[in-house]
Amino acid sequence: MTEGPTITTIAQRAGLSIASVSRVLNGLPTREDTVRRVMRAADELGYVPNSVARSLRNRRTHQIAFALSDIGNPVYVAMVREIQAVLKAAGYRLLLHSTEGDPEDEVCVLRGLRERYVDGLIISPLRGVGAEHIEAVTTARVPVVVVGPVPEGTPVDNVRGDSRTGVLLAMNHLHGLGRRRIGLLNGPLGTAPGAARAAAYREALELLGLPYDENLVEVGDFTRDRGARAARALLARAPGLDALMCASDLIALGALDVLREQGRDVPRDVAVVGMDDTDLASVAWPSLTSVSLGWAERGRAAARLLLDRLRDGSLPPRVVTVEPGLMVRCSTGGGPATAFATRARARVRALALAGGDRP
Amino acid sequence: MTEGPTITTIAQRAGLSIASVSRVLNGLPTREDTVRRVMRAADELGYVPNSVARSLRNRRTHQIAFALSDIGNPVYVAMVREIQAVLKAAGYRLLLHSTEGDPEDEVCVLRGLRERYVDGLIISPLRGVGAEHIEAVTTARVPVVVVGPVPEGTPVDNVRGDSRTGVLLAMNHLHGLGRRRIGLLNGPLGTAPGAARAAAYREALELLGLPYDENLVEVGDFTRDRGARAARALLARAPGLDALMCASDLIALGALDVLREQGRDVPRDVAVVGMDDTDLASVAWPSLTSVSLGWAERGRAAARLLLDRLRDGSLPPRVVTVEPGLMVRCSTGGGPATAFATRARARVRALALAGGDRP
DNA sequence: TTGTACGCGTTATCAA
DNA sequence: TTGATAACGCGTACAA
Repeated sequence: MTEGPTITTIAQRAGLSIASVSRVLNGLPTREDTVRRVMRAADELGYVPNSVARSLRNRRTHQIAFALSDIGNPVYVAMVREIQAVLKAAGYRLLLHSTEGDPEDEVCVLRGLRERYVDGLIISPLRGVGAEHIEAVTTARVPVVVVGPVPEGTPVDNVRGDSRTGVLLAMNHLHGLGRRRIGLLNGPLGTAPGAARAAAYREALELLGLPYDENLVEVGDFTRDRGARAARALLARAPGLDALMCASDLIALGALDVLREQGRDVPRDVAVVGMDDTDLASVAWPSLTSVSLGWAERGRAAARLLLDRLRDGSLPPRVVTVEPGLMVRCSTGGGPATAFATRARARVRALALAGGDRP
Repeated sequence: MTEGPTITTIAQRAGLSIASVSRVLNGLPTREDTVRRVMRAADELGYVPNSVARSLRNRRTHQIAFALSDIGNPVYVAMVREIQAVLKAAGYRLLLHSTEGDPEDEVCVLRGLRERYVDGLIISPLRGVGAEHIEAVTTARVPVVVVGPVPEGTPVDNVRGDSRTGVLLAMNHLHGLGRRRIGLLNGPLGTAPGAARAAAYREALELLGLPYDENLVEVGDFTRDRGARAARALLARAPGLDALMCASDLIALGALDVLREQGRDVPRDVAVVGMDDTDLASVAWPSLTSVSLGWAERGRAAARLLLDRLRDGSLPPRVVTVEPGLMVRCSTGGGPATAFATRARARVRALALAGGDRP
C-alpha cells in the first residue's frame, strides 16, 4: 500500500530528467550509461507504470468490454473464453458486462462507452440489435462489434451465425432417418433467433416435400422449464410425431425430460435435435444431437474484427458469417462413441437441397 | 468519433470557469442560475465525463478484476454471475482474467495490479494459494480477496468452502443408504481440493466405522475424461463397490458414462455422488446427487468482502466460510421431482457424527 | 543526447 | 458563489 514510485521519483534518484526516464522506459534511443542508471533506479524502487495516467495521455486503455445478455447461458461461456484468449494475446484486458437481457441496460452500456474506459466493445444482445440500439451503436465513440443479427445495411462490424442453414442441416438429418412428422419447439417469435428458426423450419419442410402443420409447432421460451411445458403441450396435441426440432439445447433438455416421463424412447419413438451445441448436449442422456452455431468461433471472429479495426479505424464494416455444423449424438441414433460432426459435408448437402447459399 | 467535449468546452460555451462546471457536475452547492447554464451547455454538447482522467485524479477506477483458473469450468460461471451482480450494484465494473490454471500467470496478474487499473482483485486459484502467490498477494497495492484455501495465518480477506464437511455429508448420506463399499474418485493430491477431499474421505470412513481400503481409491484429474478412465480402473480393481464418491461433478459424469457402458444400474448397483453441484449435475442422467460447495454464495461473499475493504482499508482481514450442502438427486435414489437440498439439517447430523465443527 | 515545459481531463484548494 | 491554479503521472515537441 506504499504510495508507489513514479517517473519523477526515478528521475530524482538517477539524477536525470523525467524525459530521459520516460525515453528509457519506452525504449527510445538513449545513451548506454543513462539507460543503466534509469533501469537501476527503477529496479531499486520497484517502479511500475501507472496505466491510468498512460491511458489519459495515449487515449488507449487496452481494455475491451464484452456485453452479453446472461452469464448463466452456456453459449456465452464458450464465447467469453475465446474472446479472452484472443484479446489477451494482443495485450488487451477483458471487461464483462452482463445485461440480463434488458435492452435498456444494453443501451446503457453502449452509452457508457463514451466514458472512454475501454477501447472497444463486443456486444451480443439476445434479441438482436433493435431500433433502440442502433443509434447508440453507430454513434459510439469507440469501435463496436455486434455478434448476432443487425438490421440490413447497418454500418457496423458484425459476426453472425446462420441458424437457417443450421435448421436445414438438422431437418435434413431427421428426414434422412426416415422421420416425417417433425415438430418444432421454438423460442419467442419476437426474438431474432426465434423468428429465424421458425422461418427456416417452414422452408425446410417445403424443401423436403413435407406439409406444414401448425399443430406441430409450439412456441415457448429458450429455457428448460418452458421447453418441457411446450413439449408436453405439443405431444398432447400431436401424439404421432416422430421427431422434435428444438430451438435450443435447453428446450431440448426439457423435451427429453417429458419424453422420458411419458415413457417414449429416444431416439426410437421420437428423435430430438437441439441447437447451440453447448456442453449440456454431451452431458444429457441420451446425449443430444445438436446444431453447432459456432459460438466459440464467433467469439474469436468478433475479437479479431475488433482488433483489426483498432489498428485501422478506416476499414469498411465487415460481416463474418460462421458456418453451422451438426453434432450427431444419441438422441437421433448416433452413439456417444460414434458422435461425429458433419460440417462441410452435411452443409453441402443441405445447401444443394436448399438450392443455394443465402444466409 | 468526434473528439468529445470536455469541461473546458462547456466552460467556454457557458461563459464560466472549469471550476464552476466541475462543481455543478459533481452536485456541489452552486447558484441556481449557474447550474442551469452549465447543464444546458453540457446537454447541447452531449458531454460525457472522461472516466480515465477522473481515475487519475481520484485514484479510483471503479473496476475490479476477477482472476479465475478456467472460464470453461462451470463452477466459475456461478461465481462470475454473482460477483458481477454485487459489483454492478455498487457501481463497479468487472474485469476478467482467465489464467488457465497457470500459477505463473496468476502471479503475473497479481503483479499487474500495481499498474492501478483496478481498485481490487478477487482471485480463485485452482491449486490454492501457494508460496509463489503469497508474497504477491500481501504486497499488492490494492485489496485482494482470495477464494479458496490460503496458508494458515496469511493476512488476507478469504472466502473458503468446506469440502471436508461436504464429503462427510455425502459419505453419511451414502452410509445411510446402506452402502458400505464406497470408492473415492479423486483429483490430484497436489491440489488443495484434492488433498482435502482425500483426508475427509478417510476421516468419514473412520467416523462411520468403515475400514480404509486403498484399493477403493483412484486418483485422476478433475475432468470428465480422466474421471472415466479412473472409474474404469477402480471398477476393474474393486468390482464389488456399491458407491462412488467423486471429487467433482465432471469426474462423476465420467463415472456415470463408464457405469452405463458396463451395464451397472445407478443407483441400484452403484450410487454416485459428485461435488460442486454445477448445472451439469441436474442435466445428467440419472441426475447427479452432488455436494454443493456454495460457489455462487462464495462469489457474493468475496465481492462483499472486497467492497467493505474498499470502504475501509483498515479492517482486519476476515475469513468467511461457506457452508456446504447436499443436493440429493437420482444417482443416489432421490427422484428428479423429489430432489431436495439438505443443508442445515444434514450438516448438523454430519457434524454430530464428526464430533464438532472444525472446518 | 538531455532537459524544459506543456497537455491529456479531472478534482480540489485557496483567494477573491 | 466563483475563478485561477495546482496537482494526478505520463509522453513528447522543442530547445539547449
